[in-house]
Amino acid sequence: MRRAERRALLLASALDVFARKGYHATSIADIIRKAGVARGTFYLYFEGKRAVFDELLNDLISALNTRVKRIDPSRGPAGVVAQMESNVDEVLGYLLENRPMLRVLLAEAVGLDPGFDQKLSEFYGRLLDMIQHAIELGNQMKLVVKVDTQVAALCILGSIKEVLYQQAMGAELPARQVLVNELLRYNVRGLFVAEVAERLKV
Amino acid sequence: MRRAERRALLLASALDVFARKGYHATSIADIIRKAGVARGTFYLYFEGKRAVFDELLNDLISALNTRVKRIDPSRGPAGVVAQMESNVDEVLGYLLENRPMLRVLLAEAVGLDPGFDQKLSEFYGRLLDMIQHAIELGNQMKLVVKVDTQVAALCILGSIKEVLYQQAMGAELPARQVLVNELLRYNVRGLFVAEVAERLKV
Amino acid sequence: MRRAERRALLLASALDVFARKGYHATSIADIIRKAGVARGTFYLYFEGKRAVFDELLNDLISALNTRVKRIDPSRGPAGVVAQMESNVDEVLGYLLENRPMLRVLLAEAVGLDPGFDQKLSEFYGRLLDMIQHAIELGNQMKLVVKVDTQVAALCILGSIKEVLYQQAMGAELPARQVLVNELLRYNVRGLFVAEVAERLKV
Amino acid sequence: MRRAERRALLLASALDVFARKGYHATSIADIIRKAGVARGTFYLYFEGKRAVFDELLNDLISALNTRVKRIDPSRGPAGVVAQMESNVDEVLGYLLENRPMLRVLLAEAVGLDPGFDQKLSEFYGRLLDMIQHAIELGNQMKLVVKVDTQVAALCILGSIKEVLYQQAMGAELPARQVLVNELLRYNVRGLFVAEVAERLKV
DNA sequence: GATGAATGAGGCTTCATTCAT
DNA sequence: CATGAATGAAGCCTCATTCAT
Repeated sequence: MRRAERRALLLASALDVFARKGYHATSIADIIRKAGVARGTFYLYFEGKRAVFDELLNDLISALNTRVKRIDPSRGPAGVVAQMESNVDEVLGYLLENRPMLRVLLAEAVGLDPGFDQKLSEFYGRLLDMIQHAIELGNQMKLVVKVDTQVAALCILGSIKEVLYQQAMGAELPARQVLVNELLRYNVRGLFVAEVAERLKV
Repeated sequence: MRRAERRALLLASALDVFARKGYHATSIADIIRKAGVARGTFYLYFEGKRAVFDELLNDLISALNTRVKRIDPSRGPAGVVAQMESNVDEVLGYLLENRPMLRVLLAEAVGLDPGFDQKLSEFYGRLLDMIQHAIELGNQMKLVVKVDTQVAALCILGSIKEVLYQQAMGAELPARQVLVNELLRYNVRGLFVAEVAERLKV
Repeated sequence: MRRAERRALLLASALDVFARKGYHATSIADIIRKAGVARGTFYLYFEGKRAVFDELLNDLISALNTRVKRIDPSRGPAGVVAQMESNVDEVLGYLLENRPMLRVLLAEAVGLDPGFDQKLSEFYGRLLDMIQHAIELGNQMKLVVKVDTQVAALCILGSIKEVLYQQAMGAELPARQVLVNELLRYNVRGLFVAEVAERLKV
Repeated sequence: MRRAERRALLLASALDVFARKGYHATSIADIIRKAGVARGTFYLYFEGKRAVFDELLNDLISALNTRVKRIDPSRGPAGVVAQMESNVDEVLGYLLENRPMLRVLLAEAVGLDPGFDQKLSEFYGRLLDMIQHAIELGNQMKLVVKVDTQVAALCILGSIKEVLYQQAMGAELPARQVLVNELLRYNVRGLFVAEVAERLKV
């Protein structure tokens, strides 16, 4: 077995155990048992438990970063919505097919330690910047109403994260296509009938 | 010092340390040092580390449960919105003034272990039921458009949680009143100008 | 058992094992087995293996430092010789009755690591300074012939250390009184008959 | 590269690392890195870490054994002193030009384990026998005063070892020629002016 | 009740040695 | 012969929990 394969095997085993037992409850013993290698072998490839987890998280964040594209406004209103949909669809698609990754991102990596919190903060910070930027664009294009863009970006991110979090926690949710549609609809139009909302001056 | 005071002192000390260092990085030594009591004393009041955390989380969840009221539709559309606002305001108000609690709820308790995950799931499940119920009511009152109520409830919950999560992580956000207004506006009207959204058929 | 007694028990156990098995071959398990305490107890009193050894060596060096007195020349030639004898006698007396200490000093602590080498160097450096000083005094009093005082001090120290080293290694040597006498005689008069040495111009 | 060269390369690399880091702090990784060979290769030439060190020590002891000659009394008093000088000079010469060996002999090999202690004991035992034999000869020739020959031999050996030990530890000492002269002078005449020593009856 | 010394299970990491290629 | 990935025994240390005073 080549070096890269061994590494991948260990990463996969670690991901699996982390997702099932959580970071702290996972011991090196669990990982190597699952991978079927000796204790020392693990340390041939990783500095320790933290380092494997770190690598998993980095890989996950990279995968997501490549799946989220900046909104290009030049294609008009319909294009913007299509791009929003594409981003949401890509992220949900990737994470719903990598449940262990999903769980690591939304449950295990949260509040682990200052280092990981920092890493997550940077990742979410980048996403929030992109969302905020898109909202501002929409605003210039007269697509989007006047809002506090920072809070609005949080709302969008939060709605997506919560859908995924519930999935990670095992809730039974509609199919991915429905989730994407609803998320989009929700973020674009809100909940209330337009005229009612108008009348209520909310 | 009376029994109840000791207990409260230990709980407060534990909350403080848990919020700063996280559950696993917190040792009994940290808690008793902060409280100024002996090691054995801690075990006179609590079964162990898990039990203190459990109690803190229970208290927090109770506090939040009493602050969230079921929507009463009898007071008409404006009343519904006012009740929504009140709920959001209460929750934000409580948590923003109890930062350690906020951190425990949104960072430390997440992914801790199956037991706590279960507890969180139940709590969020109750909230989601209430939100979903409110959406259905709104739908019957012709206030709310036709949506997948389960996903919509997730979106609402997620938008609120994310705002709080960023606060817990130290982000600089607008004042509470702005947050409440924006959250409400967002959930009620969505982002897009009504006519645009209409035209785009989203 | 009081704190100080526990500590002393652990130190004594450690000394015994170090002397029998050597520093590296000694495990914490050996020390606590001998002391009859649990693993964690050891760490209540010492930071680790190195720390116990360090303390043993410090204690030993202190004990020896208090037993070696600077030579006071005011009491004349006979007094100087008496003081030399007293110093040698004290050191031999202490170490021959503390065989484990003897072994630690002359075998186990040698070449252990830079930190311990440094500590030994300082100790021997202090001794050598005192010896060198004494030789210079003797020279001024016309008791001692003209020599390289640094090398002469090394010779004196070396002769004493070697006698002790062989004891530590289990050699069968004469009684302490004989050792002291011979060491003194040797360092004062050398080996050769005076006239012969004179004639040979060595 | 031929087999013998590889072996020599490994021995030289090991000697270097042992002298710098000490036996226990030296890992096989250090040795093979220095030698530029693979891990398995090391074990083609030596049974293990202990075996290399053992061979180094054996070589060193052999080298010293060939450099120390038994005293031949037939050449008279001056001849005896000349032979003593020659022995000391050879040993100092060899070791001062092989600092790593010096360090291995006087620091690293001391107190390593019973096996090595035994080997050192035998080596020093042989030297002591030779020295003792020489003293007895000197005594018969009326060159040497009446002494406990065993202790006297220890003094001689100790004085030489201490000079070398301080060198190994990095002390700044006079040039080799001075060291040899002083050692000889010291062992032959002692420290005190002859008449003074006589008067003091030491 | 309160104390804090003692416990020992649990998990981490290193590194000398082996062995399939 | 040479290689270097794999092994696993050995030892270290922490910390939640207990219990005698």
